[in-house]
Amino acid sequence: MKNVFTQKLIKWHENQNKRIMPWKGEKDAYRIWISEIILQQTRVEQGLSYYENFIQSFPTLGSLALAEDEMVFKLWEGLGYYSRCRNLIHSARHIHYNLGGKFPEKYDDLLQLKGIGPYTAAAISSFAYGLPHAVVDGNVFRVLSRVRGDFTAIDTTLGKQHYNEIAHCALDRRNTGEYNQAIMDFGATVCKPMLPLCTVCILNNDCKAFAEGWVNQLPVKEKRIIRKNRYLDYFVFTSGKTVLVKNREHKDIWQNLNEFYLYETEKESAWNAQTIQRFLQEQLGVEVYTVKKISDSYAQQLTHQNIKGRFIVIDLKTVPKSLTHFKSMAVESFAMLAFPKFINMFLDDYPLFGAEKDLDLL
DNA sequence: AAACCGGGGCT
DNA sequence: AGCCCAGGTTT
Repeated sequence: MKNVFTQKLIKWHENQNKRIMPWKGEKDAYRIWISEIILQQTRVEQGLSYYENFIQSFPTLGSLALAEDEMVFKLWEGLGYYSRCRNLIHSARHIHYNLGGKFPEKYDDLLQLKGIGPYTAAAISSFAYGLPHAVVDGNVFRVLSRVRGDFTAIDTTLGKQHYNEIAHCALDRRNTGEYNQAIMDFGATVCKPMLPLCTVCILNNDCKAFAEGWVNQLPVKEKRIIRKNRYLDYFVFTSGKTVLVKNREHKDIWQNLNEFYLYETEKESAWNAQTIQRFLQEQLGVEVYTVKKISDSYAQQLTHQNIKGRFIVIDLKTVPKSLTHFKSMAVESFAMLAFPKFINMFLDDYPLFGAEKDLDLL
């Protein structure tokens, strides 16, 4: 007989949990994998449409393994944490070409795949194969720390190990997938971070934090985030109906997404006809050009960075040698590329190729 | 162990 | 403005 905590969670899941999600009860490891990667550090409501689009475009592991990188990134566009997408492509191809297309089943084998850590390995092995591994995500940390009145920090190596052991003890080994579903749904809908529903909680008589009034202090985190300011100005070089675009290959935010010519500075730049001319001549060797647009300042807040900058649209007669490493993208193919939100904010305001749309309106 | 990696929603 | 989200990788 399992403890009261586990019993009540399972019962709650059967009788009261009304959360419906397309991957619930799914047994196809590939689909579970896609859903779990999409949901890493991502709310269910935000990831839902991405999951639907992804499964529709790539119904099987093989179809994903054979897809072009850019198409996969386009489907991931706007979801953030783009290394997830890179790793997804890498692991799909690895399974397809090196593992005979057969998805690994054991926890340790799943852990070997890029992009799969302890949480995702536990999720796949329990949901798809019923193996006895407890998921420990943000929900589980919160539920366990509150019920136990446990002030062990959740963002330290020791703390993670601590809650992992507790989660494993609480696991219903006969029903691992359902138990894992139950505790995460419970954390997401009842034992919520901000305004938890303690008065109607089935565990409020078993909850140490509720009894002691500690609920809003738990779970404990030690680290806090520090944001740094970055000033990114983009020169959007056009030439007729083409745009100069390149892929962000270096290790930084938005790796593998596309961008224009980037000019990053320590402080906010003041651009005018004169500073633009000097920059284009001295840095890029551009003599003949037309300034089409100097945009307003755009801002975006990331978890660890504050981004700010402008977009300067320049039409060129010819492409100088300094820009030959850029791809000249035609109108038709431009929409196939994935851009960071910061750039899409500008493109939404100032469609570079909006002429077609304007014609439709006439 | 600490730093890094997005974007969105809630309070 | 601060916190959190079905975390993981790199340094």
